[in-house]
Amino acid sequence: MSPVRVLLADDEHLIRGAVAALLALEDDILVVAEAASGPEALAMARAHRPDVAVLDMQMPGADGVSVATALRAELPDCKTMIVTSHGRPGHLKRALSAGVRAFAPKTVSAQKLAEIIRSVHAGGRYVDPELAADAISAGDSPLTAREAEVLELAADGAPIAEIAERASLSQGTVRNYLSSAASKLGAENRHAAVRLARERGWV
Amino acid sequence: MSPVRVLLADDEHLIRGAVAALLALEDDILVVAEAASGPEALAMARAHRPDVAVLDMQMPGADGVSVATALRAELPDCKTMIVTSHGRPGHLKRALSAGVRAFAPKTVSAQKLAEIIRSVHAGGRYVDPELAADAISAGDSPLTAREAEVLELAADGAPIAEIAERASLSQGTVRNYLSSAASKLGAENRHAAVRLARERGWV
DNA sequence: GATCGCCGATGACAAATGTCATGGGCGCCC
DNA sequence: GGGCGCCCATGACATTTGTCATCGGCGATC
Repeated sequence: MSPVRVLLADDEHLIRGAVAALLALEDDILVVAEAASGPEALAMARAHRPDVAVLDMQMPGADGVSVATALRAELPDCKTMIVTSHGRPGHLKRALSAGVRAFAPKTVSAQKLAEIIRSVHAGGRYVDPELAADAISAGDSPLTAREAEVLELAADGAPIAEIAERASLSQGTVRNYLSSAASKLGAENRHAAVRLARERGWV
Repeated sequence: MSPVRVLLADDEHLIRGAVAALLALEDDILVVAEAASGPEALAMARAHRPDVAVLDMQMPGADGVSVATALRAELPDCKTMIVTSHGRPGHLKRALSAGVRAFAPKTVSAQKLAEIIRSVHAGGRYVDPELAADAISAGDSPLTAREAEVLELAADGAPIAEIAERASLSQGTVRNYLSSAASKLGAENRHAAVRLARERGWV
């Protein structure tokens, strides 16, 4: 039986190299390409057409979910999975709706990772139990599309005027959206709201 | 010549295991203990008395710098080094003043990491060039002690009233400190100031 | 001993923000 | 067709926040 051809994408060279080395010990898994950024991951995937793409969540250029979305369109046969340091519930949802087949935190062992890769290659799915529990308890985002969008623009502490300009909305509208978002999240002001939404992965 | 005895502390099992495996290939380096949290790192260090402790910056319980500080007091012969994902300039400074001998991002290769470990063991020091440049260009924190303290309390978006209460200060005083901090940082408001201070590692 | 900077406070004022009511337009679904 | 929810806007209002001047106390430093 031919080995599973794997693409490894992670911006942390130490980790990428180390994981590659560990996976090399498994004789049914073959790391055919490595990448250190989102765009590079896409390029390597096009060039090497791996069976499974193991993507880090946070990478320069494009995050894991974006890459997964692009891969799904370009290389439907390539199965994607996400490995991440900080597993926020919303990320899991976004990933799953992007067609990602597995989602695991970096606290898993290499042994487990190898198992997951095999399982994904065989058509299976995997979600870390703890992250799944978090996602379920966190529930769905109560925010409407614009509320989330405006909240995101407010993320860096910008004043309303700037947010309004960047969103091409009137200042009053922006304040209404932020107010409604903060109230839905139970936050005292938009900044606390941003923090809460971030924690739950809704932005 | 006896091998360098190393303690590896990182909460991400995947990374810790993988790095341990790679270091095991170097015949002059011996990983004698692993830990997944700050307190555990301390306990393992006491038990195994390693030559070099390789610490992750962000760990549950206590961060790398705290552990390094404690180790310096308890086991002066044990040299410490920090490996981190996100190298903020302030972290580097804090680490160096805590007596840490080396500071590197996780983007280094395992080969390089092994070199650094050897160098540290031999009494040398190492600081990633890019991080060093960042630290120098970021300069020293212009904030006074109280300014930084109040800014930290403002970090989660709490209203002034709550900050004042938690800091046992009057609201007016809190506003003065925040105003002065924001002005020093060139921020439009305290929330943006918090973000900037975080980026520079000053909080 | 004078000066300087940090700490803490107060008061006043201006600007930014949060809140609410209200309106019209749009698409969806019963 | 009539409701319903979302989108976008406006205006008014209260509250919060930012800014500034000013004050006193304290420790360091020249």
